[in-house]
Amino acid sequence: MSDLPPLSRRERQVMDILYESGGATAVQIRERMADPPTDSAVRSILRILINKGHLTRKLDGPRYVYAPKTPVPRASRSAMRYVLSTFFGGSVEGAVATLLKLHEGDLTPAERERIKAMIDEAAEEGR
Amino acid sequence: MSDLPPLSRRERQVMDILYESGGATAVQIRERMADPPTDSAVRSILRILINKGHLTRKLDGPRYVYAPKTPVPRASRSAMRYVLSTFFGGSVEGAVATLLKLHEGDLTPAERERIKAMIDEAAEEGR
DNA sequence: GCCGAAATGTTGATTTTTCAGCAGTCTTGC
DNA sequence: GCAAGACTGCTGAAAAATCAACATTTCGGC
Repeated sequence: MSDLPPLSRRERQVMDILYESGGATAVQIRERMADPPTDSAVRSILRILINKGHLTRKLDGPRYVYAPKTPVPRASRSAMRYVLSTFFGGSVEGAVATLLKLHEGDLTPAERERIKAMIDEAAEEGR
Repeated sequence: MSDLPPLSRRERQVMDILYESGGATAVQIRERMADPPTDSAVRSILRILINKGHLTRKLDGPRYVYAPKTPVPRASRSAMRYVLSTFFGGSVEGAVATLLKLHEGDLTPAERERIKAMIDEAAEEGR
């Protein structure tokens, strides 16, 4: 469905910031960029991203707030699907394993229980 | 530690193919590329990737086999960490949830059990 | 209304990426 | 050993991305 033109380096950097924050102004975006260019350079990138159809923006008082056009949940699924197929050969088990190892012990008992419950639920719905 | 220069669009495409396959020849890489350029163009990208330190290659009989320099497990963790922080605000629970929904019902009972076991193990090791 | 400050937009130059053409080298089969 | 085909490396040109200087517009206070 959504076959937008691919992203360049800076463009991806900006998109990532917006996915993480949900939305931001040009100045906020620049503040979060690693090795940030001029303010006007940031605006050039934003303009290109809008032309390509990756971004929308709306006026919030005196300034624009930029946000990803594809809603975050959909982008999240897409990103996860990419990692799953690229690095884990589609193995959900393998993906969950490294996910857990990333934050060993950071899970509260309650979280652990909820995750296990989700696994069972997924099995139910799938049949 | 490993702060290699960032990847351009085509470069990332090639790296993804190599992460997925573990290693491939120039021709194989080209076959897997979406909208593939000339054979010599692919080789240009490969040369650049080697210069940047992202790839290694070794002779396998009459031709080179290219492979990512950073081992796949490490790259996998890095990719997962990126998705986790960019799209899920660091919430392992959220990440696992969309992971499960991607393949609803595809998990065998055995897989489900193993994953739940991993969750408990992770909790043990973390303390 | 007027002024300064802040935000935005436009343009064109520099740099990087992308790519194909061509030449050289090695393999294989005969 | 030699010809055909496959593989590789190099070079330079075309396209895209990146960026900063400058112009324009908008907002808020006075």
